[in-house]
Amino acid sequence: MRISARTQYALRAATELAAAPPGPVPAEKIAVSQNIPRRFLDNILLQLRRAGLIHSQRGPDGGYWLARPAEEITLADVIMVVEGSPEHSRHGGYPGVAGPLADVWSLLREHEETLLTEITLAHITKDASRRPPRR
Amino acid sequence: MRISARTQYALRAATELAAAPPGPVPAEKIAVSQNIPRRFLDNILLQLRRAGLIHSQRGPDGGYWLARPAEEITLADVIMVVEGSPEHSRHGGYPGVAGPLADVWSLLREHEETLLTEITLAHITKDASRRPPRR
DNA sequence: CACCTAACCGACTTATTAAGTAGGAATTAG
DNA sequence: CTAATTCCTACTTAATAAGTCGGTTAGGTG
Repeated sequence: MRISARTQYALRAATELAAAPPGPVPAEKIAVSQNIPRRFLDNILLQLRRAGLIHSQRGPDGGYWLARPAEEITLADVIMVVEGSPEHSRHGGYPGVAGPLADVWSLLREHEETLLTEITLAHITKDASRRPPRR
Repeated sequence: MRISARTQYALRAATELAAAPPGPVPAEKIAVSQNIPRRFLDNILLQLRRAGLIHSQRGPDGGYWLARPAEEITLADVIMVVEGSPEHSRHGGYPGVAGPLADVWSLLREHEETLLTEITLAHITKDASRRPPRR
């Protein structure tokens, strides 16, 4: 299970926003506290904003903040933005005896999706070691 | 959840061996029936052999066969060989509030490992839509 | 208005990994 | 000997990830 740096950065940045007191948080601050390359982060935040996940404000005392309460933003929400559409990878329909392998990928993908859709940014800032609701 | 072509090829090849009647199966046959680039497959089979997962025989009527019964080779066995050691990816210990994110990756990795360790080649050749034992 | 801060933007470069190829050498059956 | 088939290293190419650059635009403050 591979998770790109970009995805991790996005999640960490979002978490940072979720944990911050109300009001704009400048990218610079996030970059420093999460140790993320500044320019790269700009890039990512821009993408999150375009997707409507966060809002922004320019100028002095500007920055970013979550568009919705942290309880209503799931990890999957963030991931889908930065990784793009699932793009239905082609492990559907292997030849002959290998056919059933595809079912295994489905199972895995399904579980992953379920989990990431259940966990919100609020869960993370609170404490992710505590499991998410109803499993 | 990304699965490399190499990994998929390895699994499909192994499945092919599991499904074949006893005796050596030439690489060429696997390449054709699973539609895998021949040279690349050679490469992969070599790796599986070196890891002791399959045996081989050269010369006419040579080929490959499983080193152990299909019931005793899990998907994880095959995957670990071709993907190399897990290499403990560095999503351990994020700064500050993002720390708990690591727990999520752990959960996912754990589940994935569990599932892949439960499913054997025999399950695949039999029918993977039927779930593996005790979940 | 001047000036500073910080977001905005597309294109570009570099590093890493994946995917596949090449060219043979070594074995073994017949 | 010959043909089949594995064995082996190294190489090339394609794709993706990661990060950089050079600015532009908007907003607040004195």
